[in-house]
Amino acid sequence: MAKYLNQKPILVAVDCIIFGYDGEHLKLLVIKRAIEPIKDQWSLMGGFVGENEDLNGAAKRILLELTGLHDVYLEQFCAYGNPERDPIERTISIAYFALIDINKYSKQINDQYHAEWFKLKEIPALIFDHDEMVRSALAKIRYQAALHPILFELLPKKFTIPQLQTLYEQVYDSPIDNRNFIRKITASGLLIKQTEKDKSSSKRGAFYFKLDRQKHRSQFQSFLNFIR
Amino acid sequence: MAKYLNQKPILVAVDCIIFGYDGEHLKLLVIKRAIEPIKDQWSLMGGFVGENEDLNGAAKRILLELTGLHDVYLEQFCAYGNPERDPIERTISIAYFALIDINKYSKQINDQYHAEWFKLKEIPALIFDHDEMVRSALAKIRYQAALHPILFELLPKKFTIPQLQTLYEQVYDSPIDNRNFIRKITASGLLIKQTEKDKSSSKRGAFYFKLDRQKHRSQFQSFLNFIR
DNA sequence: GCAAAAGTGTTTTCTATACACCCATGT
DNA sequence: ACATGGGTGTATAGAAAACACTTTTGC
Repeated sequence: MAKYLNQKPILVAVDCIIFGYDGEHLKLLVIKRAIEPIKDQWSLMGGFVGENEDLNGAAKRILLELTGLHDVYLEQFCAYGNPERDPIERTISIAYFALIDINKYSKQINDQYHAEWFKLKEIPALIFDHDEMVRSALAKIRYQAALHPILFELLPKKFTIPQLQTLYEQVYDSPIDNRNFIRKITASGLLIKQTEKDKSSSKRGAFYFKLDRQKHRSQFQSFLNFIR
Repeated sequence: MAKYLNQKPILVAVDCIIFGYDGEHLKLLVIKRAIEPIKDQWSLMGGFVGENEDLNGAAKRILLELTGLHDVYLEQFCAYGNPERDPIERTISIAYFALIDINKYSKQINDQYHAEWFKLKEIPALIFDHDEMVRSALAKIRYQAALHPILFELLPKKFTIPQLQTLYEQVYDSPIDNRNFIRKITASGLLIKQTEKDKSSSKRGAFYFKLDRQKHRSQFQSFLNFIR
């Protein structure tokens, strides 16, 4: 087969910016590199794209290796290609953000990576351009979440309105009026009220809701304006 | 310097989806490949990322080669990495869309590429996954233009409201009420009315406007909702 | 005088926002 | 009985949408 001549191939990596929410705080999952080079520094979870792998496939694989999770919400948001970004060897990186239900994550599955969750305001310095990736992943999530119902991906199947509201407040780092919030959320028709309550965080208890998966899919592209 | 071992590098290309507007129709610029392999087929303008070049730099260079233009609005929107996407050799491609003032473009500058403008509904089949790139570039532009004032990039320095409205109608492929359109546009405060008129398209003539570059920059991130 | 495109206002509906109190329950 | 978090309604202001006629002027 013919080949392109005189072109220099480049290493291609995928990095995952993994967000989780524990019902109280929005958190980022990072790993401490256990191997040289640059051992013991905090880093995003990443890896090289394999020979017969597409980009999404590589991102899924990497996420599976770290978290043990399939079927995670993953979105490609930027390619980084500064020639100096990785001092070891020229590498371009395709960045994905992932939104996972933190309750499904179990550390044990892959503690070979020394993964750790950090609250957004307590993230340590990361290698390479990973700090910038985190900043722009967060900006992208704010942008997307203002228009599309993506934050449900961070919640368990059953969740309460106060949990959901706190999540939005975390993402936008600002308080939300809860009457207006409930009005918008219920107007969206995306939630199905359950009969059980979560009594873990108050005496009265808060009703559980489930996401209406069908409506969620069909309304995903319509702009929702949850936040302004 | 230490290197990553056992990793297979991949060719990295940039492809530009170049949109232009002639005051009447939104158009796409494509080239007829003059060289083997796959000679004489329609293609987007692309090229490989150089050894000391970042991704935006490569996109700018490629755009300059084809159009002779600097300072073009360019936005990276997706990386394509299917292992089969380029049958000649494994290549990943970082796709950018460009919005250019078609009046500034002059064919002569680089007719080595046999470039040609096509109306959106008359685009020929393109090689590789370029058809898909065009589709998603257009979707991205619709998305962006609904929220940010990017379509001015397609217009000359002085333009008329009817031209602007026709542009929006082309992008969204749907008619817009011109009283409501003018209200929104003037409310945005982005336009500065000129004293001259464009008499080329009507007897009465339409006033020229200029973009208020300062406001344009400062309001870029605020969501404008030009279209719903 | 007429054809062709530019420009102009009003009404109605909907959506966003601001705001404060009662409810249910475990201790 | 009281402390804690959950849940509820209304009034106002602003934005979007629907809608049709008059103006200018070159021919």
